Formats: sequence, structure tokens, C-alpha cells
Amino acid sequence: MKSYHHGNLKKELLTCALKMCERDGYTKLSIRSLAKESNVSQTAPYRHFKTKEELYAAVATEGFNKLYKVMSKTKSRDHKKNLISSGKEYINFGLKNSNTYDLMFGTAIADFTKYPSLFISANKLYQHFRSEVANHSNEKGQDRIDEKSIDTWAKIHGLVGLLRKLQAVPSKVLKIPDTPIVAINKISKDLDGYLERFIEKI
Amino acid sequence: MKSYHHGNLKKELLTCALKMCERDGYTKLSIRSLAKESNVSQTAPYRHFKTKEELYAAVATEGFNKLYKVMSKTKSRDHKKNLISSGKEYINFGLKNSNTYDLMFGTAIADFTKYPSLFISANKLYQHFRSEVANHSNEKGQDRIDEKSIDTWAKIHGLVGLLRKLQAVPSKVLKIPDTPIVAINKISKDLDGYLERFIEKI
DNA sequence: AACTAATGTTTGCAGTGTAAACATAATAAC
DNA sequence: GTTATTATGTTTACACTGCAAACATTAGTT
Repeated sequence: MKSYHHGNLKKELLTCALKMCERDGYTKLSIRSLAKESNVSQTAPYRHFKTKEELYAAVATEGFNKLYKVMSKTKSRDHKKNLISSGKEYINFGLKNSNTYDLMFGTAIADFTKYPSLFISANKLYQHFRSEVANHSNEKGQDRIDEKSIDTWAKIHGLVGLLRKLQAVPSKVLKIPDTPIVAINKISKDLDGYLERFIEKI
Repeated sequence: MKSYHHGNLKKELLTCALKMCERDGYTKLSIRSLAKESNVSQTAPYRHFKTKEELYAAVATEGFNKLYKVMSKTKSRDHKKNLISSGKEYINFGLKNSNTYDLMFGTAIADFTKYPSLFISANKLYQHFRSEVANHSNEKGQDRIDEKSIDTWAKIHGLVGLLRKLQAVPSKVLKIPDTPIVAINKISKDLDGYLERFIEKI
């Protein structure tokens, strides 16, 4: 009973893409497979996403919005608590939605500022994070706050990358001594303690 | 006058792959384009690299070896200098050889421990880095040294990721206020000062 | 010299991004 | 309300991809 025109294909493609991206990884997310899974013709998505990168950008935008949501849900009077909570949410997001995370921070999208809504979503997230850092720290100078924000972000981002390496590895590798994997594993097992010490050094 | 059998195809493929990877990015590095550029038949590389991931792993291994080389060339008595120099070399490598860097630390290779020589090269790099951190810091406990090493690595790694975003962006974006890009740009313009402050906090 | 293993080529299949030509439905202009 | 236009869908086509299978040639071993 479906009509020739779908009615709401763009939205449906996007939610389908998000699902597929998380399920199979963004490398497996092809325009054709997306079309098939959405029961439209191979090239139908091109009416809504001019290129594959544009599709990626749309998925990444959703990712930033989601991440913003979980990171801004804790609004305690205790600034330190907020920051720790945000950090945890960030790490959690990176580990659970690792494929979307790749799209957001990896190199699949060459220049993210080319996609206005993506750029806006990313900026919004940064602003929120930055305000949390500002609230927590004693710094007053804008430049110092920026530096601290980037600094902290870089570290958490790097940590996510390393924790994901840990995730990807078979468990028997953990028994091999003197590897970065065992070092990361130690942190992973005491992530809360690590984050506490982490925050202190900001 | 070339014979049917090439003689040293594997090595030639690898150096060609490295070149292509840096030139066009690893996403453009296909087995077929590699074969074409090496003047052999489309499927010839399969005799030497069973899958594309195996080719990736070989390129990444070379990347780790290169990075190890540049990071271990400074051998001062001043441990702090060593660490700063290593950090600079690391960042420089990540920015100059960004495509290889992606292969080394991204998700193109699902489980890097599957490839023994890659695993070994990565471990060697970590051990070197760890010893520099150990020399610089006052810590004695192995666990603390490991944590500091991972910590420092995560931060530099994250910084490289952010600096690369900066690189990818057109320069006019730098004029838009209140974005992470301008914050990263500030760090980028005073990278030495940043690294100094950075080291102090380790 | 003959057998075997290593390394190369040819052929073939299923999947990919995306451009072009075409079909149909929704909307705007009259 | 009919018609012209635009939006959105399908079909077809091309050049590319990873990789498996069958085949060809050479190198190494006996």
C-alpha cells in the first residue's frame, strides 16, 4: 500500500543510518545497504544526501546532539561533580557508541566545518564542556580557560582511543607483560579513581 | 626485460603502499591501485598480503618503526628535554604523516595484536616512551609509572587529533568566535609554551 | 631432468559511489 | 480546476573495489 513517494524518507534514512552505523560500523554503512534496509531503490538516498560524506555528517551531528544531552544532564551545585560526571558520560559514549564516535572525531569527514549543522552541534558541545571547566577551575583568563578545556578534552579523547584499543583486544593478550595494553587495563579497572586523580591535575 | 617473477615484490609493494598512503590517505589505498602503481596484475599483492587489513598492518608497522626512530634519537642527560623532544617529534609525526598515523591508532585495523610484528613494534615504542616518563618523574611504583605513561600518551594523542582538525579547516573558520577551533589554534601557535606547561603537570 | 612450491596472471563475482535519464507525485501559478 | 513546475522516487550505467578460483611460469629440491 505504500505510495511512490515515501513522505518522510530523509528522517527514516537518518535513523536507519544511525542504527546501522552503530551495529556494523561506519565503514560498512554504504548508501546502497542503507537504501536496501530502508526498502527504497539504491539511489534514492541521493535525493537527501548528496554524497556519502554528507550522510556521515548527518550521523555525526546526531552523535554530537546525543553526547550533549548525556553530558549536560547532571546539573549539580558541585562543579567538580559535574565535570567528573561529564567525563564519565563522555567516556561511556565513546565506548558504547564507538562507531558514531569515530565519525564525530575521526577523519571520515575531512572538514567538519563544511556542514553547518554539524559545526553548530560540535560548538555547542564544546561550549558546554568549556563552561564546566571554567566553573571548576580557578582560572579567570579566557585564554587559560580555553587551554584547560582543550587540554582536558584532548586527554579524555585520547583515553577513549586507548580504552577502545583495549576493548578490541582478545583477553589473553592481557597476560602478556610489558605492553601498553596491560597498562591501559589497569586504568580501566580503576577508572573512577583515575578520573579523581585526573580532575585534581586539571 | 623484466621477468615473470618479480623477485622482490613484497618489499616494493610495501614501500609503494607507504608512499601512496601518505599521498592519498589510507582510504584511497586499494590493493588494485597499489598493484597498478607497482606495475603488476590486480591480484598479485594477494600473494604477499592475504587481506587488505594485512597490508594496512604492514604499513602501520613501518609507521611505528619510523616513529620509534625519531622519538629515540635525542638522548640527553636532561630527562625533561628528552620527554619534550619526544613529545614534539610525536606531534610532528602525527601531523606530517597523518594518514599513516590514522592507520596506527585508528580503527582500520580492528585488533592490532593479531599481527605479531605490528604488536611488537607498538610495544617497543611504548616501552621507550614509558622509560622516558619514568626517568622524568619521581615515581617509583610500576603502576604509577604506567598510569603516568598512559596518561601522557593519551593527552598527546588527543592533542594530535585536535590539531589535525585544525589543519583540516579552512582559515576563515578561525575568525568565527567561541569555537573549539580558535581555542586549538591558540595552543597551536604557542605549542612550545604549551608543552612546557604540559610537562610540568605530568 | 622431474617434481613441488612459490609467485605471478586471468577471469569472475558481488558490492561500492555516483552520474544521467526517466517516472511519478506534490505543489504553485494561472 | 487545470496546468506547469518542482521534489522525490526508480532504472540504468560506469568505473571502481575486495577477494576467490583457475591457470601459467619460474625457482628450488631431489
